[in-house]
Amino acid sequence: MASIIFAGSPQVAVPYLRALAAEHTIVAVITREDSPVGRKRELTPTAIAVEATALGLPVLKANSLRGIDLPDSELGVVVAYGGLVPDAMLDQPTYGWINAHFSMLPALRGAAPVQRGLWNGDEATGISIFLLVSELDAGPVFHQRQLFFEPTETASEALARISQLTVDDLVETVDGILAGELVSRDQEGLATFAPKFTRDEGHINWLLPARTVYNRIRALTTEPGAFTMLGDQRIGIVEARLSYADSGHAGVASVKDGHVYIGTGDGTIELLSVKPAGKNTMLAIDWARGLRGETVLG
RNA sequence: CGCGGGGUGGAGCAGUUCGGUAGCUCGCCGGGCUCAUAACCCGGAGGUCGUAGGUUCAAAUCCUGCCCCCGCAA
Repeated sequence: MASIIFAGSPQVAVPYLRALAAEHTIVAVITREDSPVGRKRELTPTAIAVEATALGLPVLKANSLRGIDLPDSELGVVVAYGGLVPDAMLDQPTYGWINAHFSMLPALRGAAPVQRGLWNGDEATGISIFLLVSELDAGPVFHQRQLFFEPTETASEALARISQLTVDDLVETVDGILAGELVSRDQEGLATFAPKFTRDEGHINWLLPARTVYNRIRALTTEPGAFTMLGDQRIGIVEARLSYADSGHAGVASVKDGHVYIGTGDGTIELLSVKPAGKNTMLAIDWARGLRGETVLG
């Protein structure tokens, strides 16, 4: 039983909070402020805010910790909070702050390591639990474990799976640190970076090899989503997969035996479901039924 | 009042500019062909064209209000 401050925001952080709360005293849960979501701009609390409230934990909603008064604690734990811990607060908890990051640091430092790993076509990512220092994701590492990607999983699926899979990694690391048994080691090797995707990076280039296109679609799913253009209409790619079927030229859609194929620079992608602008998500084959003439995507 | 697309038989669309009671690709039901089929042929059911009202001899098509869905931007 130790006093812990937990900082996190999205769904992926929830399993960790739940596990830590079961064994320790969470003296404060810090999460981002409610933010407007969707066209209706409804103020929506973060997944962590919802969970913390359900657990009866004290919640502190803040987009920046600067100037915030935090209770005394033995350890600070950050999982996808969405904000930096100011230098002045780094040594406020007795053992400092640790962060669970989904990559084998120093590779893929930044906000979107899983997404960038898939985008790059990496076979594996991992989890690194390290001590927060002033430089982003650069602190000494307490615990690291490699995790392989499933060959067809999307970024959203990988995030959910990895977070479930590594709850014990965090709990045990926390226990090790509190017991004074764990020693951290400086990061070694060349650092690479994994910034969040921009909207525009979701625009699929059909001239690339099918394998690359597929990796990128997976990386972009569900957020911010892959898309292509049909004339001036934006077509969201909800689900797709690699195909061994033959198809036409890059970017040309064709229908064969109830399947919708799109040619790429090398190979074929099968579209499973799409979301045309202004429409609801639909099966690709339904979408294709309404098409007239040759369909060239760009 | 941030910009924009859309609501037509079970699905996806066309038709709306120049009003004259509905079409395409599928699905479904029945029959046929076939060793067989998701293939092919024949036949059939199924639509208050989001909703309320207006204009008109006549409205899915024109006018007005309202509801719902969605994309972009934040």
